[in-house]
Amino acid sequence: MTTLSPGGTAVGPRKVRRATMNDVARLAGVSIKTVSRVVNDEPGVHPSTAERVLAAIDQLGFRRNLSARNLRRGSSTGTIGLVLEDVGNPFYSGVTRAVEEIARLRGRQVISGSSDEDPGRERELALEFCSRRVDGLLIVPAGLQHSYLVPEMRAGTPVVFLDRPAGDVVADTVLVDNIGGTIEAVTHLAAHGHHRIAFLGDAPDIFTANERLRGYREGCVRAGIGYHEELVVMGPHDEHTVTSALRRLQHGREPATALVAGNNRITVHVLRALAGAAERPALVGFDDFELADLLSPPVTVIAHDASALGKAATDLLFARLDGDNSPPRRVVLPVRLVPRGSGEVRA
Amino acid sequence: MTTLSPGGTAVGPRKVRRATMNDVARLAGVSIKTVSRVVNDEPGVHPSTAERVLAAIDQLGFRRNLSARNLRRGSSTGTIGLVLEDVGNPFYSGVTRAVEEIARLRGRQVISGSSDEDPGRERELALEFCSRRVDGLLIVPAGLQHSYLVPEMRAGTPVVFLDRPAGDVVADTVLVDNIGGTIEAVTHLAAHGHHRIAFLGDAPDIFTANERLRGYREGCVRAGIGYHEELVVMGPHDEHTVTSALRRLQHGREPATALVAGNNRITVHVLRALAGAAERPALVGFDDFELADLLSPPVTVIAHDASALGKAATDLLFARLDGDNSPPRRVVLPVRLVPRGSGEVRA
DNA sequence: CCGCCTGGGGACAACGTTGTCATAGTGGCG
DNA sequence: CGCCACTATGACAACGTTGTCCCCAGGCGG
Repeated sequence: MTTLSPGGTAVGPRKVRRATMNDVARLAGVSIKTVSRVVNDEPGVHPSTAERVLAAIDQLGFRRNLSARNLRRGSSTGTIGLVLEDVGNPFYSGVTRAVEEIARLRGRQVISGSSDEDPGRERELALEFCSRRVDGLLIVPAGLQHSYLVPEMRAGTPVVFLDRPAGDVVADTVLVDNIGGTIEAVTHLAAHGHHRIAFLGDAPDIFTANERLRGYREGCVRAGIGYHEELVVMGPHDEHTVTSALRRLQHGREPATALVAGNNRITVHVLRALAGAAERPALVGFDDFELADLLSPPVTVIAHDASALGKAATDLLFARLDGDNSPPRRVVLPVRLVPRGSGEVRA
Repeated sequence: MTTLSPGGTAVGPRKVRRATMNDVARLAGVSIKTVSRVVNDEPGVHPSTAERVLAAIDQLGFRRNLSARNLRRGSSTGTIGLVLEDVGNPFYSGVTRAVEEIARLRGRQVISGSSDEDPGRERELALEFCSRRVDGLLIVPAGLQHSYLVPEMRAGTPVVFLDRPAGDVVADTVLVDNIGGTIEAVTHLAAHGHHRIAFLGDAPDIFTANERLRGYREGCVRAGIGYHEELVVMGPHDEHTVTSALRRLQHGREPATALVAGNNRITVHVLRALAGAAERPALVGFDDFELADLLSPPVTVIAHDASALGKAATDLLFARLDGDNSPPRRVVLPVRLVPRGSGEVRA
């Protein structure tokens, strides 16, 4: 790491008090209310007066204090709170982007935070956002207890849950079709002749992981290949656990010839574990990911759209802000199987 | 998309005025100041009084209004503004994550927005954040004009530029070693016998694109293979432009046998264009990306660390908030060549 | 018994803005 | 010339909180 001293227009170290409307008013020789009128484009200000005011604003570098404004107006703070699992995860950053996009169209800023799957952290973030009087809250729930939000919701802050439902509160929720997706994955593999299909899922206390497990089971039953517990490996996964799970699944008495991976992270771990392996089981991953089509073989996935998820949730939120009082809705977004090769291997 | 009506504990539609300290005080039979003392853990409140107050807070679902608090206190709003190019881009979401991490340790929330490489949008976002009186600003500059920030900086809002320097303001800046990285890429390819090495870069008005071009040029000169303008293709790129550029480069009189891609997006476009091609030029990409090691051949890259970038910038920002008055610094983070296969093809 | 100190608590102003209402000037019209 | 309508502007309170200062009761030493 190198440190250089740059050249150019420097900003003096002298720290100046920030100008207020009062300062502007004094400089322009008008009352503070007139400044307010100019700043807010209210009518009834003589053009020449407005010009003087604008000049003063420019000279002082005045910028109106939104804290004060929000306090006085009491209504909207122009912010949306977004609590997700991890902004660094491409899936959630896609969601974030979509949320930001729509918020922008509606003149709102997004404040976001990562819960890291920790219910306490989620709560802390959500309540912090409420203290900031966000206009609405979008939450990817980490736990199952959300009654702490009831006072906020009663006070008029709309809340939409994303990707997973809340535990003990009824509110708008946007999900993807986890069960349908995994059923389709299993059906697809079975149609290619596999009857020993394994499932690697995330920790079963995570809603989506559990749903996908249910879909897997249902898929097995429908395909007539039966549900075999020894083919399921749940739990928080890292590269190591996935590798050893795979070894076990592939080398038992009746080895698995196909695999369903429960989310994008697990899929990547599987790919890494299988890299260079002589015999590769057929694979379908839940969640699409970039470059899946460029791997060899290309990875077949159950795809769903992060930005669609973000958009649906944000639309729902703004509908509430626009006064929609209808009962809470649960929206389930479709998924689709994208066959690319890795899932079309014949048993 | 399916819509269902869920079951569970519903929150009545009755919208209640949000409780204030005044309401709490009335209910607890104390003065508002005492409530304030309890909420802020100030000493001098009898335990039994505090208990009554806490009960009232709980009953009313009171949550203190941070707008009012910030207004009154005048000091910190507990927020950091982050302006980047696109939260949806994995590189920037890595940066965001690192920023959030450190901000959290220092008790700050992050407000972020995407400029989409539009200077006007960047300015709008940054000034909006200033109106919200963020404690500091982290900016991935979109343009070259940042004098609009001078009043804010004078007023004491520290600003750190990320990934690219500001145009006309001297401020803390964190960059990566773009020039050194591309020099290394070219050197690496030349060492494997290539002397027709092409460069596909982003639009040349983007600082990093221009720097990397300079590095490429310097690398060519140092390697003794000379700089040939016809081997350089700059400009905003999509899959189509990359494909046709590649066709031209590979089928001229003296075809390029190796390629440097100017950023992660371009690298992906190149990979897609080359997918299934009979003869593949050697390739080194700037920016690392997930799964680069699992492609065939694995992609050699100039790697640098998004989270290190975010961390360095945020550390710098907090140093300023802690009172560091030293002259603005420019930090250049190292990059490293990660050989994986695609760049080690012999000419 | 008096003065002083201390712990607990309250009154009030102020932060920077905006909503409400009042007021001074101006020009038109009967 | 007086009245009205209208335009341009200002005075003032209020938003919800916290900092400053003040007060009261009770305990304790002299």
